[in-house]
Amino acid sequence: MTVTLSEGAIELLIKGSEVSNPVLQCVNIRKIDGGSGPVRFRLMMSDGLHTMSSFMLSTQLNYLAEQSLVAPNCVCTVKRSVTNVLKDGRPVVIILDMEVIKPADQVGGKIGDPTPYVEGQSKPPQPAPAPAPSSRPLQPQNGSDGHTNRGPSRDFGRKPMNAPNTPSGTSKIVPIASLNPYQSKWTIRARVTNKSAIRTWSNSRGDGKLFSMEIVDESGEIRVTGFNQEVDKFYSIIEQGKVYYISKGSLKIANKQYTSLKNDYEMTLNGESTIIPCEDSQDVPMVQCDFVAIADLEAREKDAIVDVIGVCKSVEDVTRITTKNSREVSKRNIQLMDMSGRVIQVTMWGNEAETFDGSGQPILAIKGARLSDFGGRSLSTLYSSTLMINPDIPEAYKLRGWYDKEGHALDGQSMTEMRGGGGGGPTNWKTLADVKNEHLGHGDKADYFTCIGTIVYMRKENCLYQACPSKDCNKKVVDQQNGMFRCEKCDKEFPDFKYRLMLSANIADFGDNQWVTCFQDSAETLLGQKADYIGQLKESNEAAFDEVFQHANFNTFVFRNRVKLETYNDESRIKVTVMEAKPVDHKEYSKRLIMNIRKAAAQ
DNA sequence: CCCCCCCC
Repeated sequence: MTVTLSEGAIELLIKGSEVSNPVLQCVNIRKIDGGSGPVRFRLMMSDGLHTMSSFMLSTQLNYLAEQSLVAPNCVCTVKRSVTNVLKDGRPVVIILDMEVIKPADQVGGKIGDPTPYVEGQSKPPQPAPAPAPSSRPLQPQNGSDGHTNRGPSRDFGRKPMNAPNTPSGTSKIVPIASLNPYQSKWTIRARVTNKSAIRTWSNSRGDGKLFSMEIVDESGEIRVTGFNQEVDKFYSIIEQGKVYYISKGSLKIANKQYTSLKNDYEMTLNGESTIIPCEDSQDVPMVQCDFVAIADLEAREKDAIVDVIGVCKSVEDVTRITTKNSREVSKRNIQLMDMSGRVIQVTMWGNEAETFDGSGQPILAIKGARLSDFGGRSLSTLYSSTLMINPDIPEAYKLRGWYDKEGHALDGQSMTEMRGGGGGGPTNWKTLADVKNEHLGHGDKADYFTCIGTIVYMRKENCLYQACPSKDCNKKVVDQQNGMFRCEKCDKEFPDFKYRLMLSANIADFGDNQWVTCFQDSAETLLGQKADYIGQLKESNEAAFDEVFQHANFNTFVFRNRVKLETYNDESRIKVTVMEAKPVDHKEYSKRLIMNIRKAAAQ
């Protein structure tokens, strides 16, 4: 494949004209010591006609240079750039987004015979040497913001270019998507889709107050934060849902850990910032969501911030819980299902939990929910989440139609696996090695875990004891050697007793093994016989008694266990007690293995 | 300059 450079693009870029995705060749690349700041890379680029060395990589693209993805001779598409003029009058083109379309090692050398660009000495494009089908015409685009090129032009030309009421009346209305740390004179016109409460902080670096908001226009969205004076100045004039002209602010790289917003940057309001309400605002869009199908949440990383939409299939009652910091908060779980037929539990908090009305199975869209691995996969809303009930968007209507027609008949397969019928929390699946590595049971409280285990040994010795025959008393009795048995707990003597099981078993999984203690019910499950029958065999038929143990060995069960560190005579050791043993549900087990494989593959 | 976001 031959590539054709966008002849003439360099002159247009230098002049700040809009150029749509020009194809340029990297001629040279040089590292510049950033002093106290980050390292910067300066590039000499060629459009086949001219070379020019005033290109800079924006710092978030430094990896392209550091990993030698951009290297001399490679051919790139410059997808987004901004042209600034330095104090001394020299122009600099900052590359905000670029794609290497032909790596350096696949390009023979310099393409064409470009000469250094000198202002005012433009030369006409060379006649094409041969038919060049991939040649792309270059057209400066009018009626746009004039600062950036960002692919297909948007509708920004439709509106007056200047904000009518801004103090800096000369400032152009630019799209949010064009904001970057390298330009400071701009005005955006954006709708506030989410406004936080005022919050205070205090840490080693100081203290203060802040609020944040999410704003959107046709081009994109961005998070805006105001601190201290800016809180006083702007908080009261901002109304969620309204549109504002916002001028000047500091842009910095966004930390994706805390936001689902599609923007590499965040804005901080500063002393130069102005915010003015905009009355004529119907054309500015509402919230933008990028919904993830519920089925796809399985493969997403824990703690990811995601947008979801689904039918609120069922609602639990609101409950009050106490947090680790002894704060009381309301909580409500709901089950959300989408057209993937999958269901996930969503937990909402505080006022949202208290006021949520799930009657009539509404469509619920959440922007910025946090994915948890609780119960496999579940979602939790954050202070920053935006909840929308029956939103006026196509996805919601589609879901409504689907649910009313067919979805309502589906049970839906849940991504959030719950233990037991009446709630009680999820299954805490562990391998036996996990139990040791994670030091389960070493805390103040006992830990509970569930594992798959195969019996590799059971102690026959002392597996039975003679217990008090009273109902609900299982205390060991003392043989009075006169035909009577005494229970200390009941303070009574009985002519008989009942056999009960207390069985020590060694169970193993693929990676480790563990001694566990089983009492009556779980021991009966393991041995496949009732305690009194085993007691009879012990008394009358030792061979049959042994046979029960032989037969039960190497069977596999699902064990739900309690684990706690116990100390006897200054010696601590982990004690695992089986709360429940049940046969392996192979269908359910396989499903979980598949889910684990998917999770592992996604990492 | 925040980034707390809860519980089973």
